Amino acid sequence: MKYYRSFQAGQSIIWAGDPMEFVGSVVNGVATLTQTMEDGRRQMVGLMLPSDFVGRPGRAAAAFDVTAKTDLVMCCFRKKPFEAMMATTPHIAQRLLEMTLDELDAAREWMLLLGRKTAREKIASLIAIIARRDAALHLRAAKGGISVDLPLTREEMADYLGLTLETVSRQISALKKDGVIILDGNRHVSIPDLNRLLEEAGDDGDGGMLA
Amino acid sequence: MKYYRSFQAGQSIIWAGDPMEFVGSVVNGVATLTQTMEDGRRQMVGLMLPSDFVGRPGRAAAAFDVTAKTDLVMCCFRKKPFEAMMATTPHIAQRLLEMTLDELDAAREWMLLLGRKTAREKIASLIAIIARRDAALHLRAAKGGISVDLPLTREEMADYLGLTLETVSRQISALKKDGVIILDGNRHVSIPDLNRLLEEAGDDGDGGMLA
DNA sequence: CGATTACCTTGACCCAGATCAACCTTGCGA
DNA sequence: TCGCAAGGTTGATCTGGGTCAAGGTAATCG
Repeated sequence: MKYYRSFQAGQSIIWAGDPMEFVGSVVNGVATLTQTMEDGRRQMVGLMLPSDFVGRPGRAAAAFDVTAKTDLVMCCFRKKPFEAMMATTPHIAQRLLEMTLDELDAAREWMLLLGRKTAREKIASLIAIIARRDAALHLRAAKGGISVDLPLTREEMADYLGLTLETVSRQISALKKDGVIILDGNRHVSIPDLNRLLEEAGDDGDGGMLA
Repeated sequence: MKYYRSFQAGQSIIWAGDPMEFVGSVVNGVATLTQTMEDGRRQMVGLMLPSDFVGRPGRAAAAFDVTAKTDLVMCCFRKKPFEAMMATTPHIAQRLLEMTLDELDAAREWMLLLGRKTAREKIASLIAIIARRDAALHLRAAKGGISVDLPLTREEMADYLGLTLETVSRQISALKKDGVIILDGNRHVSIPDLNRLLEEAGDDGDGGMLA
């Protein structure tokens, strides 16, 4: 019934428009959903971390490009049998609905970020989002200084945030200079004061920011 | 079981954080979901037209402000009984899942618009989105010139698109000057050539753009 | 009918972030 | 161990859209 698939970092999982033959959830690693315009402008529209569901029951073709950003393991179901199972097992549809509603809320937070936040706020928000997802996954309590591994390059962060990679780099440097974050290499970030970071992110208190 | 509620144009339906006591779908009129930052920056995150579902089964408090933008009629269910019905009637959860997945796709198109499109493309996209939704509703075939009533003020369009109202006004004037649209009053738009408009919108061909 | 109010347009100027360009750092494979 | 490629930083300059400001238009109400 279910089976596992592995992908290498950088490998495309499916292209927009391709027929989808499976659905599944991320077990390990990071995948992204992106849209591309004909002239090459790109926007990330989904960041899939372990436990996220990928695919769209009831649709024949993929709407977005899906790419593994790290080595990735997915737990997959062939789409047809999965749809049949959904029809006969109400619990599955209900669970999937719950997950989809959470994802929709997250997308709406993301829309606020894209439409109204400054570059600095966008970077702070992204780090906060990854930190929160990370914490939820590892159940590691947020005591003292939190530390996070960024699963994305500067360019991928730019695609997430609707910025250019140069602006991402500059704003990360600025947050570091101001002591909001501490860098250890390019990918590893420590957060001495989470409230300070959330303030920089422009989130009132905390908000939803579920994914 | 179900009952109808009416709201006047401009009336708030629910504020973010308030307890939700009902869910329902729009029968007539237009409602919006918006998010507001403490300093007043606002981003629309949902535009609800007739047939759209409003509310979140399985969540106690509203995540966003919901406002009637025109006189509005909704078909409502008290939330608790609706949730019970969902648990016992699989078909409902499945239908709601389908609608939520469509909304998520639409949100992802919207993210591309917010993150990567120019002001002119944003305006053209918005007009195209409303025209498509309109056409789907009225089943009026898109022959020759299409015409659309904008249910939003310039300011509300700005909140939709992540722009200021001045930029919205300027870009509408520019599209008019270039013959892409024809204005009849402030709210009524004729589209002489839909393909031209879609080109201006930066949509490759047509895309999803479901809501 | 004139006045108020809500909405819209247009102009002048400014600035956050894009663009263009040079260079640095790190890791890997021959 | 050298060379190259991928990723990252930083500087200089430009520009699309924001901001500030001044009217214009049209519906509504004494």
